[in-house]
Amino acid sequence: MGKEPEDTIASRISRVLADRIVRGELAPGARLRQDHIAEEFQTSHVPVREAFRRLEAQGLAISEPRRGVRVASFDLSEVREVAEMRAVLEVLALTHAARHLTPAILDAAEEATREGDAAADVEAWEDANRRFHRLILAPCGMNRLLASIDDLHAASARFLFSAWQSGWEKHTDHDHRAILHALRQGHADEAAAILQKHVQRIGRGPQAARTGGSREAFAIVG
Amino acid sequence: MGKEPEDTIASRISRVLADRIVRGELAPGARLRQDHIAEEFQTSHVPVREAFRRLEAQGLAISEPRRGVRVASFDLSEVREVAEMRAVLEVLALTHAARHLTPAILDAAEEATREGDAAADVEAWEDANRRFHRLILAPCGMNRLLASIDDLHAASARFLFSAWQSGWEKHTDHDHRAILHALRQGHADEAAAILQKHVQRIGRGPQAARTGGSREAFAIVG
DNA sequence: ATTTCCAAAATTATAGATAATTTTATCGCT
DNA sequence: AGCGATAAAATTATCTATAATTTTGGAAAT
Repeated sequence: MGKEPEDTIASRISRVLADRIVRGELAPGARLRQDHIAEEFQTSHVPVREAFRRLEAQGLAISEPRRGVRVASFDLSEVREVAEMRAVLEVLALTHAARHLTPAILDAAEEATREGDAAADVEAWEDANRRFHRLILAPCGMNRLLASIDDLHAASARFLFSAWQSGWEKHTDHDHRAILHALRQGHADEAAAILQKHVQRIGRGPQAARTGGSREAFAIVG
Repeated sequence: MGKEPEDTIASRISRVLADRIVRGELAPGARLRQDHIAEEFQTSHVPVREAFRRLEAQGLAISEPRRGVRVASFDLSEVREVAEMRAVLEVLALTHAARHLTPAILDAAEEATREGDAAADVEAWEDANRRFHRLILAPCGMNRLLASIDDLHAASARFLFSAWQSGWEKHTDHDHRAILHALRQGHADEAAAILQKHVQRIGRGPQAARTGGSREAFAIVG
């Protein structure tokens, strides 16, 4: 029991690096040096290079031939782009998932919403939020679609952590509750409409508010 | 002049393999043996492994740890899934591209449509069709979105080649012309609506028609 | 004849070594 | 001092070699 989905060294490295990039431990533009990373993970650089290809495909890193790999940078326009892609893809997924949703799933999603409302920091909120979305979308059973949405969620989380490095405050998520309410009543298209707007809600982080916009810090907050 | 976008061996291998998979030269489920491929490309297997990661991310191959890489298989439900993803993502792209479209671009797109109508085989038609879609969508300037659409187009082409291994017949593409007409009149949302239905048009290939459905052969024909 | 087990072959995954390229630092020149 | 050329260092990309795992083939036993 407890078997990993992928037990190759390359996949482990790519997961850890993706996590660091998303959390902001690795800043945009930072160089990813294969020998250093190989040393840290006690391996050779071959699996490190494979991990790089994965990060590249996820849009978390960019690779210039013979000049190395860097953490991808992003700006407000990419935040918008990801929000809009999430909007259409999550609506598509929910449309198909709706008829497979059970009361048990909706209860679990409501529990995730409660955990999100009670979250003390951004990390905890993000975790609960992602769980909510995954719970109500996974039953669509469309693997390619779900994989794309997952990558977009990683990008969203990255923007979020970048904007809210500190200063998180609790709040009640009315959208999630409205979505669940509509789904419980069997109004799938109403739920989808709320979800569509929900995901495109872009918030201004405390960073931008304090520094007066020297470096804009916006993020998807759904 | 004539500079390649990526001049690394791994990227070249991944392009060639992707092309073979899409064209059906490599059948679904076929094993991709790294040493054999390395020998063919006169390299070691290290860049081959990197190419595999790329193909995996594109959904063209699947890798089982310690058991090798195989060409991804697909069924009718995945054809539908790709069609629906293309529908929502291409509509999103067109919505943003519309205000950047110039008469020159629309003329080029019309030329691509004419080439598609005149195409003697599936390969030529697919090439022209993809060019049409790329031309009208690229001006949206959203790179992540365009990259996703490109991957989906590769999957579409794969389904198409699988269904129409032979027996292609010319036909006039009314959807493309209607889309261009609407765009020329400035009716972006009407164009988007046609595009949305256009991309979800799924055709029955001559294979399925002849063999009586022993192996279903359906494909997106837009 | 069929199944089970074991050994050989093939293949994957990783490590270590080498060549080629880019970056960084130093020195001389104006 | 500032600029440019050149040498040294660091880093990337690849190849060759080795360890570990899986598949294949065949022989023995039922």
